[in-house]
Amino acid sequence: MSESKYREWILDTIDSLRSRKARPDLERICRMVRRRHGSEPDRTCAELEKLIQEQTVLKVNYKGSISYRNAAKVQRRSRKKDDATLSMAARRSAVEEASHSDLSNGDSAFGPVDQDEEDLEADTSVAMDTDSNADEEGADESRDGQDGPSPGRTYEDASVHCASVRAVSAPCSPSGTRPGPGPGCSLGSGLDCATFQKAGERPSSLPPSSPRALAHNDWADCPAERQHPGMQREKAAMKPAIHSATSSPTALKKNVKKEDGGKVEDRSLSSDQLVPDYAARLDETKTVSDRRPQPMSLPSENCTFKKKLDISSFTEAEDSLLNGCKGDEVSVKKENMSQNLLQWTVADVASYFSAAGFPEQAVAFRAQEIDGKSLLLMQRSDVLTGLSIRLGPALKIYERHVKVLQRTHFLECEDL
DNA sequence: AAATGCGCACGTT
DNA sequence: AACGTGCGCATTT
Repeated sequence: MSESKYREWILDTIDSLRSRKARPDLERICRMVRRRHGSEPDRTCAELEKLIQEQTVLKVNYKGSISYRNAAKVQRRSRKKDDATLSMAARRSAVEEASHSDLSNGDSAFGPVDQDEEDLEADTSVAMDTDSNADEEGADESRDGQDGPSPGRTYEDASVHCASVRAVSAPCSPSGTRPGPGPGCSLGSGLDCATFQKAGERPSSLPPSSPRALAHNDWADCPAERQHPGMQREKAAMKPAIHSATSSPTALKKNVKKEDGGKVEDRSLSSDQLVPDYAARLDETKTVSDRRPQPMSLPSENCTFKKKLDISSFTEAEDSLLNGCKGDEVSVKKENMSQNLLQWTVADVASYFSAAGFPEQAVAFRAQEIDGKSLLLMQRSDVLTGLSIRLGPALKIYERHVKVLQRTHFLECEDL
């Protein structure tokens, strides 16, 4: 409960700041929430982190500083040709929110994920970073290495950079969870968050993490870690390095086959400058090891396969089906997926859809308390009319995600 | 002093 | 040209 309350407060605050033309940064958000509702900054910060993980709120680096965006109001640019239509439809459906009027935007500042998954085609390198400077502000420790204001940052390493940069993103954790410094979330700490982006400006791509991981990890513990759930398309982000480390070979494969062909660099996704914390986590070196730890909160076993799930299942299974491939190796991973699907929590489902590019609709899934099991039971009509979401996105969600996940799940069951 | 309002320059589509 | 963003400064509470 409090959770949703905070979601509303924070989202309203971000909207208010935006309408006032003030940067919605951590300090202002915390201050306004405290003033309006009496919540302490630390708590607000923690809740904000949580929302970031769920992608209800997007953390972006805009013009050198961190900003937060109401994901529901962000409209990703119409990415490609045909999407225009779709996007329109999708665009303003504000599910519950409110609504102001401005959502569309494009600033580079955010670009959340794209919605269409399928078209990743082209982009190989998407890097769009908007601002050039990424600076950093306070990032004390975080900034290490290279960054500097050097103008010449290249994108390529972004991935690397990011990693290095921060591990800290979790600025606010109340308890000071992880990183030593743990300033707590005081407003000041907000800086941490920012840190990383400077690295490359480019946002690193989205991580492939699993939805549940995110969800679970109570931000409380480790806050910032990754923020977003497994999203499909963005696999690119993870470069090989990671996978290897990670353990899920499968994931790699996919990437490899699809994009990696050559370089991989990291294309990061589309997002412009999302500032994913998780990025940090990808440290190169430890990447591997690090990444998984996070999910500590999960039930033990899940962790393991959870990961697989994320990447592989989402991506692969889904993609393959979508694309029509038969997916050989896919089958393997599928197993996990089906099982996992049953274990998805409401937060996992919401994270999945947010990551899939439907943040606004993800809210509706959450509102209806759709967890993995419920998702498996959903029928077309449920998705189109039961969630009160716009028809355009609903159709895409059903055809591309719900149906695919269900099919994959049941196919596996049969096999098993 | 803090919260707001908002013109205007910037960077994107 | 149209828009989102947010700085910097004016105004209100």
